[in-house]
Amino acid sequence: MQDALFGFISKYVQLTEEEKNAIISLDIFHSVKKGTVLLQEGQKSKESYFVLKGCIRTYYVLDGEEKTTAFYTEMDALTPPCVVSKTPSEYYVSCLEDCILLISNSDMEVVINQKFPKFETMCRVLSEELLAKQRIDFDEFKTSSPEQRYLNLVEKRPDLIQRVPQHQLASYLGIKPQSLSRLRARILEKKG
Amino acid sequence: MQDALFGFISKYVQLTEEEKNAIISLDIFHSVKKGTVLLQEGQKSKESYFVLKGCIRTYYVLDGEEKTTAFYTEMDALTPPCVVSKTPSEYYVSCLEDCILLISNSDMEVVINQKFPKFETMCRVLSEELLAKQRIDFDEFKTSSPEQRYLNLVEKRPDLIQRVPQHQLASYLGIKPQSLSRLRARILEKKG
DNA sequence: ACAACTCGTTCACTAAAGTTAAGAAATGCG
DNA sequence: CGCATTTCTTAACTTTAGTGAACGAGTTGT
Repeated sequence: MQDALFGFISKYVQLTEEEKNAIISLDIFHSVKKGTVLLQEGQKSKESYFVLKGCIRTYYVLDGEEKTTAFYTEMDALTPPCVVSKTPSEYYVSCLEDCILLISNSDMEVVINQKFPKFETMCRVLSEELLAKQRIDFDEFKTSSPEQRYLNLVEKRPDLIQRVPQHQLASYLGIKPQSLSRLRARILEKKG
Repeated sequence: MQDALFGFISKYVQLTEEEKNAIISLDIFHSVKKGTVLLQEGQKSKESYFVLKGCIRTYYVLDGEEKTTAFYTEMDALTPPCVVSKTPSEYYVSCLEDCILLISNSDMEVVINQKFPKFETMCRVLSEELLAKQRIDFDEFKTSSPEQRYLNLVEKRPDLIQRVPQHQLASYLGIKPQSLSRLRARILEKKG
């Protein structure tokens, strides 16, 4: 499991054995059961998550309804906005499946960044990449219809269609569950 | 004008006079006329922009139609995804108004980051903040209707309503210009 | 001054999403 | 296993966005 992490890191910086051991000694690998709520609305947190296995989702509860806005799967990193802004969280984070997560603390990161400037460089590059990627996702979302978004999702993250409940996918696509059902039926009709 | 920049930077790191002079000597301040295209689709670029005055917009041309996806105004920073991914740009960047911009080059940033680790820290923190802010914007977009998005925009960026043409605002809101017209009429009707 | 364009609005019509409700299928739990 | 809950689908109806066309106001260029 650590190999997956160091394989990921090696795309950004080369770590020495000493540095790898420093990371391992932080004891940041965690197994988390499906359904576990990692972060609640209103809660303050300093934790960031890196998914080694499984899937976590973020969702808001608005007018008593869950609105799922993102899914994080293998090799995805999530630092909730509340960690950055140091304010109570606006949303929930929970495990959709049994997960193996790397959970880090922002205080800890400050120490690591001072000790290993390499690490800070990696975080900067990673943030910049995520920002660019998310920008493109947002732009695609804005410039396409719900149907196109769904087809785009089938194309780009087919695994989500399988592992995520429809009603969560629906809000991820910015529509109601009934509309997703209908839209899927419409697509099937067109094909056959 | 430089004061605005250093005022912004001081929120993240404290610069010495020497460091400030180093930045000024880079000669990165530019006046740009309204309508200037800073980046074209298909073009490779290493430039990032920081808006000191004016407004720039990013847009795609899809099926011959302009789709505006973002506006950057005073104290906003834009690093186009193509700069990060080192691939040809998917979109255009142009000046909506006469602008004073800080234009930096990613090669230059590498040098600066090595010389002044402080600067890299600032870039990391800034990226993390922008990522979190954009995440919230995206979530709000997903969880609201076009009408709510418009009202939200009036609330949060009232200046845009004034300085940006309607048809550009429309695609920014993910709808057609006609729908924005109608939606505005609907809102006025409800009020009075 | 005039033609050509752009921009915003309006209208009639079509298509698609929201809403409400009902029921079938799958899942979880005692 | 069987009951309850959740999840997914379908349907009828309402609301809203997309489409194509037309119009007037404002701009640009000659």
